[in-house]
Amino acid sequence: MSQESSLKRTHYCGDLRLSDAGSTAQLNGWVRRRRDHGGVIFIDLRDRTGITQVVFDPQIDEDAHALADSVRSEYVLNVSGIVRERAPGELLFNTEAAYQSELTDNTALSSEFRSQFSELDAKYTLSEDIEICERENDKHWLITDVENNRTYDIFSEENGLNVYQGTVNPELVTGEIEVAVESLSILNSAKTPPFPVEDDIEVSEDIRMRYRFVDLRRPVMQKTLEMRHKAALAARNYMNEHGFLEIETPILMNSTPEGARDVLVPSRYYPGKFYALPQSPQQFKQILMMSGVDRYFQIARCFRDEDTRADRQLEFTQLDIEMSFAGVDEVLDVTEGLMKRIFEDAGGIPVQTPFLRLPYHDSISRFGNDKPDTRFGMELTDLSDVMEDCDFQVFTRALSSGGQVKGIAVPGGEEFSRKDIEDLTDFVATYRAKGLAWIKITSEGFSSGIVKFFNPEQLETAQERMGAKPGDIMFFVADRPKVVADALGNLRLHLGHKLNLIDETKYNFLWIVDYPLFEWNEEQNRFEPFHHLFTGATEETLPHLDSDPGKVQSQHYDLVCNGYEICSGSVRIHNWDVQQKIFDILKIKPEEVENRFGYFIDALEYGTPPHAGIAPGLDRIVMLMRNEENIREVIAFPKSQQGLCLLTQAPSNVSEEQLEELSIRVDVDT
RNA sequence: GGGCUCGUGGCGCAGUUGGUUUAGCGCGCCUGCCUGUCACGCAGGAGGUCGCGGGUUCAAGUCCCGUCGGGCCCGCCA
Repeated sequence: MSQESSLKRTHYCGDLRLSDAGSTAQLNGWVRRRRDHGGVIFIDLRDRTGITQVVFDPQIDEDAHALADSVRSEYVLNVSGIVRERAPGELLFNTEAAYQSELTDNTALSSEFRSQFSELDAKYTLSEDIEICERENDKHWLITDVENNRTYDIFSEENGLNVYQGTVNPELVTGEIEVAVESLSILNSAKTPPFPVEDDIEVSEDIRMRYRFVDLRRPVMQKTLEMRHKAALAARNYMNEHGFLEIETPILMNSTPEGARDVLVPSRYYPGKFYALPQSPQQFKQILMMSGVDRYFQIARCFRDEDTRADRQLEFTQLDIEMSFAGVDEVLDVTEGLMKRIFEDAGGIPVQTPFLRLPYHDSISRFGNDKPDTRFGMELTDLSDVMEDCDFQVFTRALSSGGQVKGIAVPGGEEFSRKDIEDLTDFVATYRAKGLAWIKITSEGFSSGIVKFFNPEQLETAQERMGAKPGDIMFFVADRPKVVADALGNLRLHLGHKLNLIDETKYNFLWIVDYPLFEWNEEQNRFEPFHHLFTGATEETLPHLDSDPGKVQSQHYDLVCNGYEICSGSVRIHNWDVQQKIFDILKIKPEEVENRFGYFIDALEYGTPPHAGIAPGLDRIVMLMRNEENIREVIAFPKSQQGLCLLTQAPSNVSEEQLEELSIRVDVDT
């Protein structure tokens, strides 16, 4: 066989159906498993699209059968042969034709009929989950026992009904057919893979990453890659339809000291100077608005040299968007449509728009953070006023020093043991809570070591406000507002997961709006931008800029889904006066402004249209659609938590010559 | 920068208060047999510097210190 004909392919491994029976097919794929019965060899051939069983029978082709003997897992094959219906296996039993009506009418099988299966052998006992499919009118039926994953062929013949063992594999979409191989060509052999190429494997992540090329062959991973592609494609199409131009911005740009640590790239022409990789194309996309582009988008790789988390990578992808002559409503509107398109087209997940808008302060007070998971209740309740006069010093002391007392009611928490509560106390301690007060509500009333510090009215008001019922436990944290929010917000999430209060099929989108423009930095005794320097303020609160900057609300918005921030954006400042004031409030000196943002300020004065933008995070969106809890699962070649690529070993040492060219001296032993 | 946790044949794990000669088990792998399997079956077999370095001890997979690597988190991430 020539090389050319052995690469030919008529179908993918997920393509063939019963309707193809009788035709010839030629497939390429990897060997998922080989089952050698001595006389006949079955191979499950796998590619991106699925699996087809191919059969090697010496009676069909002796050479192909002999060659198949040497085939092992993950060998790369080309096979050609006849597609055929999977024939019935051995005759199991014969029975009266009377049962035919149950088959023809597609009714439930009678217990008499069923008992004949189990009498034959316990392994043939039929489950309740049965599908009957009529293959030929009044002649041939295929029964599928879905639960036990078995099939039976039943033929109506002169002697009654003959029941044969079925050879259809109900787990495969191609399970009704197989390819009887007439010609095999082994395109490549393979070492035994370090782990099986199939879903639901138990392998540590570092092994998967080292052999990512094997890992990515697994059907779940292929599905993720495909969904990610579809998400990007849906986004491109949607943006195009709405008049956005896709424009690339530089990867090598200036370092900006704000925000995250930059990833730096040394310059060869300018020894001692560095480019930085973009944390986001923020300044360039605004410059594009000043350039009259009107509507821009980009699928942009962003880099932030900060420690990673389960939902954070060193490099990640944003659908970067900016539009001129637009305010909050326009951006939110476009983004809602985009989310709907991506989730529906790529993920098959229906999305209801418009999304709810929740003010930042409400989110903090109800959920303890600005990315609430609203798929379950257990919201935080403020009890500061109730506890003001109680005798529990932990509470009163926190309150008198400007703190809060808040609580959550945990359904069924009466069951919690001393150890459970101790573990939860340790849990909130990671958020600097000094303790976790609790009161159980039993059928006899309030139960806890601290009940004595409260009068009945205080306890009852607390219970009523938190909506706690008998059988619940109430948890309280008293501390600075930030600690209370962190501790209870995370406790809420932790218990929500632990107690299975979350409906995993739900997708709860909501906007967080009305953020403050500035945040007061205690240590440095000055304001800091809550988001970035170019975020605009709302018109109503703009007058506070001079008198009380802390009161100014920004036109920033975040889109949150199921506890993840998936988009972040704002209306930008488009005039120099306001921008100047922001710099003043932040105490950035004019020389510094000139040095760092000179070109930007300059551009601002040359006719900048009002503009606004947003940046949806592609990785997290795909993560949500795939129901994954780890961002590495949706990135083809992710880095480990320590920033290593376990496949390529990056980062690595470079030669002395390279360093010399860049005028770089390395100060560590390598 | 810090906390927790894991590291034992290719993979997943067990290995007790340090002490039984040859460090077990399952899967995978190899050889043979097997014509309807799809987690095929049956019989036999190979495969281990217990992450690495140092220490304590008569004796270390097991205890201590350091180090490397994986994971989760705090800080950080405008």
